[in-house]
Amino acid sequence: MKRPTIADIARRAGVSKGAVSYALNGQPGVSEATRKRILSIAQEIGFNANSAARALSGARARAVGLTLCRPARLLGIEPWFMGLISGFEAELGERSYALTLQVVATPEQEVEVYRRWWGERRIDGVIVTDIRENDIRIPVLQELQLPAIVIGGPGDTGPIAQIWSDDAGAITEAVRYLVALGHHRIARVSGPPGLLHTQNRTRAFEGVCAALGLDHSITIPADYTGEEGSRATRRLLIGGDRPTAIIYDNDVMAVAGLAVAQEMGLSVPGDLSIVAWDDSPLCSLVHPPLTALSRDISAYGAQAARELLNAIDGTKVGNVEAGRVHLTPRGSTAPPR
Amino acid sequence: MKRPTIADIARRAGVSKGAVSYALNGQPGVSEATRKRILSIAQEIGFNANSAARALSGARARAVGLTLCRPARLLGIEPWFMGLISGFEAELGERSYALTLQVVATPEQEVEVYRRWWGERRIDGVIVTDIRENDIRIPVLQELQLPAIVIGGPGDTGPIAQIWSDDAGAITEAVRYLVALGHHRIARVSGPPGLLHTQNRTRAFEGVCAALGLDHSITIPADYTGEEGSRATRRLLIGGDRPTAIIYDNDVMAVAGLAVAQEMGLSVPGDLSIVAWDDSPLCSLVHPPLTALSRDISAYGAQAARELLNAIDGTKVGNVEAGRVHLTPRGSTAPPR
DNA sequence: GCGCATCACTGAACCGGGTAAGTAGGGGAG
DNA sequence: CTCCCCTACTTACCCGGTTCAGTGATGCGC
Repeated sequence: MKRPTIADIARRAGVSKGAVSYALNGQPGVSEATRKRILSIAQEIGFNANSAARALSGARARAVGLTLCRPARLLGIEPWFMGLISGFEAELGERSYALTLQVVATPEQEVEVYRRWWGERRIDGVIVTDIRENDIRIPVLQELQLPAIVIGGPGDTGPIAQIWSDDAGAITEAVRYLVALGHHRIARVSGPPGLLHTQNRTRAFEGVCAALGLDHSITIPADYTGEEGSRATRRLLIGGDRPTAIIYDNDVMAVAGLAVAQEMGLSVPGDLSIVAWDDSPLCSLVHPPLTALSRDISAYGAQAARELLNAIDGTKVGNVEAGRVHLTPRGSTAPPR
Repeated sequence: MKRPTIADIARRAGVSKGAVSYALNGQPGVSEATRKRILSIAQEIGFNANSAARALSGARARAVGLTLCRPARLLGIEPWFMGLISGFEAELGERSYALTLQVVATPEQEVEVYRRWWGERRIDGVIVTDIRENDIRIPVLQELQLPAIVIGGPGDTGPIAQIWSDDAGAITEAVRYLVALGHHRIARVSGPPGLLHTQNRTRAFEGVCAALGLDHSITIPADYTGEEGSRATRRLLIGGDRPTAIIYDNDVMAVAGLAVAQEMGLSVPGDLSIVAWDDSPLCSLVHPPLTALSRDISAYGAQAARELLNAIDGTKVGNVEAGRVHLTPRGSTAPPR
């Protein structure tokens, strides 16, 4: 089956290719009557502009890229990325931009992928997640002049805009809530220490604990996987003065922590309260359902996509704070016995 | 920063564009010495072929499309899709094909997306998941002559190749295992009844139950979400002769079912045994860990991508059965009390 | 020494849309 | 009536690879 081209439309409308191009793109240079005629012919024969031809003649590729750099077994279970992706799609789909995905193993590979995409003119911009301190991707993006938006921060990303949520405020709220319930020994199981937002959270956690005079507070670094979450939890629970509450940096580790507590015969929330960062269906699925720090991940993604499209259009984009994080109390938190 | 083109290479090598193209693509028409010289220049200046130009001149777009038609909140939590995507990527990345993703709400939108992608020449083929009986996407793909591979089946998809796993064998194994443990009243909570593989599983489940003389077996349809999984489980557990074992069509519903049982004061596996279809970290994360029907989802995805690339290359692709499903016994199954 | 095949390469057309530059025709001002 | 300007187009070339039809040089057989 032959794909219709603007030449087909031009022939049927009795005008030149150029006129059709102007008409379809809303450019001046054709009369309103001709524009309508051309548009209706395009509609009728089901015309879609060949994205390759369009990209070739200097216009946009109408696609943005996303690289995911996490082990496959974690990607699968963590609701975070899929939520983010749905958010991107909501915004991209509306402007008929495509999302190109690449799963990689290391940040070095991410850089390679960016270079390749850029060389191939395959994408107009990229969404950067899991930002690290002195992230090697930032200078490359600057060198290539590739429009980008960084998810996570705040931190130093030079001229590249960031979008972040108020992690410091959120963790402060969670700690205050636990203290109000009567907890004094609060621990935290964090994500990878190299990530910028882990560092921000750790700093805020230590700050609020110091401010409230909690001197048994401790952060154990983990990596977002269930295995590490279990290990960290065991380490915390077999210690002498074990915490009465644990805050986890993601839902997967929180669920793993819950299972460890149950396996050790501890009652949740009686003996141990649990707070999960990033609410997801997973948190309400388990028993007891987990108290969580909720935010609208999908909206977060949508906003990121919107900012990236602005950056691609050449609009100056500044750093933005996304929607608020709020505490959703459920059955996993209570006053300590 | 200017992107290098074959014209740049041609100038530096002192040959014509055509010669460069032949050299880079391994076509005959250039001497081995010239080819080496051209390749090393390409390497040196970091050349990547402009994908738009390549696609425009009749060659491949070197991208495949995937549409996901599930509500965002389910997409996020279900490990299945991400596992599949990692598998695709492993294969596509190797051949430097890109994966273009689109999240949609209805099968009608999927069809629209296929048509648009085809019109835009954006992709060379698509991966079709969640296949239904008389799926509306099949005739469209045939009409557009768009290479495709269907994941799931077996069922009627005309000339489009399918890749499936032996669901019937797996469910038979699970039922026999439960019967061997001493269970007689076995229930199943299924995925959406419209999906082809749900129907295959239901048929097989009923078959084996009839063969083993289990007349209390029942399948309750659900939709893969935790909410529906909970609802179905409650319905099963409050009935008069409640089942002693439940098989769930995905891990999310199984975890939700476990929570419901615990909430109702039933002990798992003492009062109720649970088997989850599709093993995932989720299953080992909860307490007790869930007995599951495991398969290598990532390998499944990789094979699907491989077959699709074959179809794109014009190789005749037949229906293939992917790697075996096997039962992984864990703490959620035991003889009934 | 001639004819012919083969090799290694060149030149130009082509894919399909975007766009700068050119042009016919009509209307209004002087 | 002429000049000029504006509108509504057309023409032609551009983007960067791919590919086909040449072309000159070389080798080979007889």
